[in-house]
Amino acid sequence: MSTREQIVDAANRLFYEQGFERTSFASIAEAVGISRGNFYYHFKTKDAILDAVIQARLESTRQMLRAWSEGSAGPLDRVRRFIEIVITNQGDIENYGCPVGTLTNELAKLDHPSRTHAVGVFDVFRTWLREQFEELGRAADADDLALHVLTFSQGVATLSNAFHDRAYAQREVDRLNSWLTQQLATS
Amino acid sequence: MSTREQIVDAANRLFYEQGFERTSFASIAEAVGISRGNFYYHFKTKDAILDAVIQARLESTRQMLRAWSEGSAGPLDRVRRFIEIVITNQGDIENYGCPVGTLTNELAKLDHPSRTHAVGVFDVFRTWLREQFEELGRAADADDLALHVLTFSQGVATLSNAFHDRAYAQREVDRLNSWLTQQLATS
DNA sequence: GCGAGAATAGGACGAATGTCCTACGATTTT
DNA sequence: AAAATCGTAGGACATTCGTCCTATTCTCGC
Repeated sequence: MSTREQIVDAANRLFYEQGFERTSFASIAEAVGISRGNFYYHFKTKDAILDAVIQARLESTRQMLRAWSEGSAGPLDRVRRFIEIVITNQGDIENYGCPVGTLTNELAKLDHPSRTHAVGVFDVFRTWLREQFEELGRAADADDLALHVLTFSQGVATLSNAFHDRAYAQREVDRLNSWLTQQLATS
Repeated sequence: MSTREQIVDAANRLFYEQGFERTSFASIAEAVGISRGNFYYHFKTKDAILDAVIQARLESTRQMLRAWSEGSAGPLDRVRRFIEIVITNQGDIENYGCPVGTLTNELAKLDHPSRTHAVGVFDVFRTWLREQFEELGRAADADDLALHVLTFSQGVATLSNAFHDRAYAQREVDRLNSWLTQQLATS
């Protein structure tokens, strides 16, 4: 892995675990094991490394969802797999929240120009979910359903982070899965 | 209003709008119109002002909910009023997110000792909602229902902050209100 | 083997941070 | 009126921040 990739990886993790504002050039360089001067050679400003991290998240998210879409599962199972993320990543979510929601909110508070860039990750999930619902014959309200699933995931992530209550998260997953079954049965 | 109250007020607003980490002693003092030396006289450390802000939020939240409970509306209308908060405060939420969820998450990322203190505001809402559902005859799953309403509000707040889509927020409010009606009809 | 450019190291810079100290004016107490 | 406490001001402090510069090492085409 190239130095630049290592930097983006370390920054990605630190931005998630500590927040963008809190994470310094020095701490990223230390995590990678390089000097600040070397860091500066690859990224001139903190905003540049932020944009690189967002770009990496966009690409890894697209890749993950593409792999899901190319698997053998149908669209319903794909949506359920997305819903299950709050369980799959429960440990990180309890400690740091959702990587997408927490970054976009931090950038909103900072009034940072890259906020819209970060929201793009939400758009990737939203579009992918919408496509699944379209495949399920819900073209008319596919976007509405997609946003509802996203709403669920953000709410569960925030409260899991606050309460560290795994039984709660599982109940909410079960509830949304029931809702999903009911939605697709009565349509 | 005393200087101390003015400081807590200004810090409360700045922590919400800019985040705790980003907000400096100097910016709070400037917002109040006092010197840093005077600020230090009232609060020795940044953690002290944070705890004072959390305490103020706890008290104002308790006071608001007490006023709601003492009003003429029944428990169902009270819950609907809570649900409506994401519309009532839509402007601030679009700009800064939910004050409770965003602060608790920031403190989680900072691994800050006052995190549990901040989570207390969630507990106040949770307890109040649980009491409403108990009054509605749902003692068995009152806490589960309360957490579901909180999940909704956090999810809508996060996505409203990301997308600035008022029609979406209204659709989610309508959806949860329908869910609420159905819940209480079939019980 | 050499020279050019890429990569890395390490430190310097001003600005901002949280914290702390001392001094002055206001207010209250004796 | 004198004295003591409270409130406020303004600056000093070490540290850390993002940024930038220069010098050295590495790599690779010629």
